Amino acid sequence: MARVATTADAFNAVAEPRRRQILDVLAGGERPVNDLVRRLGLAQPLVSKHLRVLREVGLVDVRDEGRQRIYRLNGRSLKPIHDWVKNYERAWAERFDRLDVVLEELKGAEHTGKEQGDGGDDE
Amino acid sequence: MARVATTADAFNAVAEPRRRQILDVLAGGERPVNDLVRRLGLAQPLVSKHLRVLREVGLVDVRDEGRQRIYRLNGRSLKPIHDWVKNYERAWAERFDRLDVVLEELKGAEHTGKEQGDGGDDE
DNA sequence: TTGACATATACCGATATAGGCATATATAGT
DNA sequence: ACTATATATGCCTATATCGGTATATGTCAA
Repeated sequence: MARVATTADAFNAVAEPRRRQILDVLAGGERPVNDLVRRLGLAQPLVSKHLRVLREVGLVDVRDEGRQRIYRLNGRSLKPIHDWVKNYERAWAERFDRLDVVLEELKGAEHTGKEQGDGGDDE
Repeated sequence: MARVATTADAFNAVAEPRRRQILDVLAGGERPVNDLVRRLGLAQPLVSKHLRVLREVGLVDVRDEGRQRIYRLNGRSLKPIHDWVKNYERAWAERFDRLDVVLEELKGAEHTGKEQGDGGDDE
C-alpha cells in the first residue's frame, strides 16, 4: 500500500504545498486556470491536475465561462481541518504562557462555540 | 519525484489518519508506545514508525523512562496549520456568508503557509 | 474549415510511502 | 549469565504520488 490518496480528504489535499498556494491565490478571488499558471509559475498541466484534486475534495468549485474555466475557492471544506486543529490550540498556548494565554484565549473565544472538553489524564 | 515527504512539515505528517489518531490519544496525556499500540489496535512497528514521523516534525517529544519510551504531544507544531486555515475560517462562517466580504478579508490576511514566491503580476 | 487559444487528460519515470514481518537494541528482573 | 519486556529499525512489496511531455477535448474567430 502506498500513502493515503490525496483525494481522500482535505487533509491530504492540503498537504501539498502547491495546492496550498493555489488556494491562497484563489482566496484573492476566482480565477481562470491560466491566471493561476502565470501567478504560480507552474506548468499548466500540473496546475490542472492539482485543481482536479482540490475539486474532488470540494475545496474549489468550477464555472465554465466560454473557453475558460473559472475556479473559485470553497473554504468550507477546510472546516474539518480547522475543527481538528482547534482542539490543540490550547496545547501550544499552554506550553508557553500557561494561564495567561489560556485566559486571553477564553476572552477572545466568546462566540467560537467550543464543544469539545479537555482530555485530562488517564491511568 | 514522488509526493512531498511526510517529514517535510506538520501538514504532511498530519495528513495520515493514523497519525492524527495518535495525536488524539496523546492529547489525553503522555503515554508509552505500548499504550498507544493497545489503544489504537495497530501493529507495534507501525506505531513506532508513525511516532518517528511525528517526532521528526516536532509534533511529539519523547522521554526515556526505564525501558519505556514516553511520548508526549507537542501541539506547538500544529500552529502553522492553525494559522493557515484560520485565514479561511470566514469562508464557512454563516455570518460572513457574502462572498465579497470573504474575499476582501482573505485578501488582506497574512498567510503563514507561504513557502514559494510567485513571479506573476497581474490583476 | 482552418487556426489559435484554453484546459484536461494519457502516458511515463522516479520516488517513497504505508504496512507486514523479522530482527536489532536496550533495559529490567531472575 | 539468561530471559522477558519494550521499542526501534531493516528489508520487502504494492501502490500512487508528482512532475514532465505530448496529445486530446473544447471554444472562439476569421
